[in-house]
Amino acid sequence: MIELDKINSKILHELESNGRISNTDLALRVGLSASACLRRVQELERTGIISGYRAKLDRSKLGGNITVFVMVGLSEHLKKDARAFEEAMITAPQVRECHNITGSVEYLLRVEVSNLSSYKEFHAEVLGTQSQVSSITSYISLGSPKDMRA
Amino acid sequence: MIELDKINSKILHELESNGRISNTDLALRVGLSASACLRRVQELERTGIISGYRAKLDRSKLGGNITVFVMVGLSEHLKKDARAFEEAMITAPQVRECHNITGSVEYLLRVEVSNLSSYKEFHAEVLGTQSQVSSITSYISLGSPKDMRA
DNA sequence: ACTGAAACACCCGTTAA
DNA sequence: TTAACGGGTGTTTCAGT
Repeated sequence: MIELDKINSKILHELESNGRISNTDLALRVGLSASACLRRVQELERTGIISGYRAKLDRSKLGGNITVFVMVGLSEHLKKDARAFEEAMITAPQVRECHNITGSVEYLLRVEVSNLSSYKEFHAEVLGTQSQVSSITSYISLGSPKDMRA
Repeated sequence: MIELDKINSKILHELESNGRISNTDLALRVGLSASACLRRVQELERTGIISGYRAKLDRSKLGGNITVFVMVGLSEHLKKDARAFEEAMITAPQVRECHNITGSVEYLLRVEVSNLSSYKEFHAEVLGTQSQVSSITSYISLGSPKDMRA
């Protein structure tokens, strides 16, 4: 847990809304010289507060319109089994989120596919090939009254 | 809905995992010249398929932000009860996402709070005051091996 | 402040309708 | 022949020291 001053908060706020802003522009906006600003950004990256950058895509323009939440239980609770499962989820493009959770099952996935047969394929080819998976429960999203994803 | 060729898919895939890759490196990875690659990226931005770029922040390092997924079942399945519940979720600032799902329960929530006592308060004051709520199951997030939220 | 590298605008060559 | 697309070049701007 790290303490942030006002300038670092501003830096994070700017980078959150525009991850491709140039260091020069960012420095202007937060009121620092370019070099001082760069040092802060690199420090934030080094400490992992900024854990990466990514493009935000509009998936409704790409045909990925069905969202399914999947609860996954593992039969083995060894670290290597968990790692293997996580690796498979990271690799699978249909998996948008993979959360390790407390409770009766180990993982909650958010899966996005273009239609139900694609989901069936994901179910069989991705989840079905993981030997350590002991339970799968799928919840198809019927809509999202609220969605404030960052 | 827009048709993507193989190269554009590759570009999107790269930018999704590394939104700050240089155009030069991106061009190398997708097998184009820098200028051709830049044209494609700008076209993707112009058409809105790429709707922005953002830094991914690790909120756990910024003051103990806790994410809880909550499955909520309703006792009444009337439209007005569902509406009332959804209204309450929209109003509650702790609720980041509220999804209506198929299956044994009606809703899946993503709740973000600063600590467990805040969650307890949410549980009691927000969920506990909704008379139509018949079941609440909380899953605390222990971490997210993958999180590609848009 | 300085240097190498990247972004960007511009022009040319090729191909296919 | 012209529209679409990839490649190359020069100038401006940036990142990093």
